[in-house]
Amino acid sequence: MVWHRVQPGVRGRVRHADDPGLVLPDGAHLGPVPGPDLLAPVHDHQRSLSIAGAALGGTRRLDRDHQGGGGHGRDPGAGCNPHHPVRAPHPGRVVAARLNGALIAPTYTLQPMPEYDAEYSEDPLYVLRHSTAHVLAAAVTSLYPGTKYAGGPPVENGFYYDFDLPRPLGQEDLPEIERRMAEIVARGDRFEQVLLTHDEAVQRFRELDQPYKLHWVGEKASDDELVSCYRTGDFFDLCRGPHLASAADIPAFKLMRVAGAYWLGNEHNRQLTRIYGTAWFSKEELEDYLRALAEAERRDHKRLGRELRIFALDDRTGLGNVLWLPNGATIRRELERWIVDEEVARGYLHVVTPVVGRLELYRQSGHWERYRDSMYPVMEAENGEELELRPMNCPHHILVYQQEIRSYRDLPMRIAEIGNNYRWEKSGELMGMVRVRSFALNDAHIFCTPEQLHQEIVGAIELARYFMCTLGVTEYRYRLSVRDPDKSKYVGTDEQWANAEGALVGALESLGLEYELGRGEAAFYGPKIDFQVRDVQRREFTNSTVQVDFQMPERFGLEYVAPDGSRQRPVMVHRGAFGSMERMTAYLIELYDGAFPTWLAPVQVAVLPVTDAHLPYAREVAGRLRAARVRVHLDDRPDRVGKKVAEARDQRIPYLVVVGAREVEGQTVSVRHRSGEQRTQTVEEFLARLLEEIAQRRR
RNA sequence: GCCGACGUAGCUCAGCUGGUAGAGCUAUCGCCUUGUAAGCGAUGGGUCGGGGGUUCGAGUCCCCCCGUCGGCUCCA
Repeated sequence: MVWHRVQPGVRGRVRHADDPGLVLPDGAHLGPVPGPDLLAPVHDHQRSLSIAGAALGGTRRLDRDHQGGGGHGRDPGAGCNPHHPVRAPHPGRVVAARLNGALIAPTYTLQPMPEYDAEYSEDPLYVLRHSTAHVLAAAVTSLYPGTKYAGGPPVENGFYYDFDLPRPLGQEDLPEIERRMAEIVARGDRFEQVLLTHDEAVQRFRELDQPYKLHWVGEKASDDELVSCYRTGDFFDLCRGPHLASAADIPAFKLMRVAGAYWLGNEHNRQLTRIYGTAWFSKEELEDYLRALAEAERRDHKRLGRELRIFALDDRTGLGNVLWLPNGATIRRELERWIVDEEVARGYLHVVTPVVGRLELYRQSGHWERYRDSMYPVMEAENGEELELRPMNCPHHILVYQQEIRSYRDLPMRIAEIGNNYRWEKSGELMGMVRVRSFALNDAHIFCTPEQLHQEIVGAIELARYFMCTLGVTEYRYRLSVRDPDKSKYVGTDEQWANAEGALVGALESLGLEYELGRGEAAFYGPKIDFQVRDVQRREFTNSTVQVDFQMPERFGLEYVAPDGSRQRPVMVHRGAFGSMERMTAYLIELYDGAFPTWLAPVQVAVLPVTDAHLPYAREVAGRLRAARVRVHLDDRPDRVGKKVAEARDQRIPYLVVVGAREVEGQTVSVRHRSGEQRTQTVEEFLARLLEEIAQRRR
């Protein structure tokens, strides 16, 4: 669950997926923290500041966008050219992974990751937020005696702190907590580091009756290491730091919301009350951030999806089942045509298989054993046959493979389908079109020889990159998702896993791609490369994926006939170059702010007659465009042109064609692009340019 | 599933401490005949998410469900 950002030349950092950011001290890092205490505060709007309790060698400056940034680079990998879809792999550039601060050669062995990276904690914004989290805890513990505090790290846009409270806490309690925090800030309580021996620390937290802190002291520290703690007024916390010198150095903060969070991220543990907040180096930045949140809300795919009539959710379909409205279905149809054409051009064989299978099929694949809780309830027929809505396509594609004896000459065999899958996601996990219970996966399974594996992985990555590039998706990163140390969650031998991981790393490296490590993010049957994107609210999720699998071929006894006539076992690559249609569409809605490129726009041209008198000519123009397969809307309402323009703008229609007396006279059209650009031209000129733009899938 | 917030017309929302629902947009119909960011009028539209309860009286208070949103967990 620990990701390591791998980007040579860039400050590395470790994130803990379920507790991102600065977490409680890891044993390996505990001990005396060197450096001067309590430097004088020197912060300003340039965002440099001094930090107490850490050796930073003076002040540091930070440049980052208001979204917190970090992590996502722009346009990973060069050479994006959507107009030359089938490309040769570009020359490789070997990039080493960074583990535990050391560079790892391509033939690395995976080691346990630290939870924590010192560099990470020195980021001034994170220090500010970490310190604000302490102020929050100080306020909560003073307001609600008996509170047990668990942990409170900075996170991307702020911080949180988890509490076990004597009484339930709600949103309405936040203002009072904020007031108490403001008092602490006004008083200027100092952050003082206190170093204790292990026994002293245990003693101290026993006295304070803080079982969660005792857990960390006991878990993480050994006898001969000093334990770092911080005192802020009356509040005393186990913490490695570093911190601001004083609470007075917190210029702007705000508590955002209350949520539940399980102790240690385990749903079988007690659920604690988590309070989220944000903190900034100025009131202006805080306000900018809140404005950005409001803007993100306007771009949210759930909101735009309704406003632009792209999709709808209706309880009556069962939760998490999307209704694709005509506009959305148009976008999806264009995407699918493009995907299928491109895949066929790259040697994929598209198939159509059923959305149900016998339960036995999923027993054999291993999915039933592992995922039955998130599979739809079994349908049992009168004759005892048990059918299941398929949660993924692999078993069906394996059956396609098995319809004939396959020769090495048939390999690689790339079986693809845009097929519906059904998963019984927990109700609280559903989210617009991003997390649903039925979805169409742009899925494929490549059956190949071990020797072909490398090239097939490379090809799958390049296809995904081509799709992203054409769509203008530039902000994503590659995550190599591998096993975590608890191997019981996975099937297969160590050797198989090593081979599979090696193949993925080799492909990434030959493409010169930078990646991060996703420990514990592997599928149960093998490791994978995930393409991580972020939605408009900066939440990260997986769109594309490439997975290596030695297990399914064994479970299903797959074979091919080798040149020497022997029977050999193929390797499988599972890949979703595009992710699901639902998730990708949701992502694109937000990426484009609803203004889809012309080739995808549900309505490409709106024809707006100035008065009823010009309706016949408007019909003629619309008809000529339609004849060329352009998606046209003729607005024949008796309204002002201004109003029609305003509505067309709201609908993000790329081109508005206004026709009035002048156009009828000159047999022209007045074309207004949604960017505001306007020109008068003949229908032929307009149509030619339009068709070219569509054909090239220009954005 | 768990924690928190929310749920009033198709959409966006108003409705103070309980006294049997309102606006704008949309839709329909009519007038206007319009030149690139919103012309005018009329009409229609809600068992206030559902079910219980308290009360003379519940959109408003209490309980239980359902759903949405934000987190947590999960994500083949």
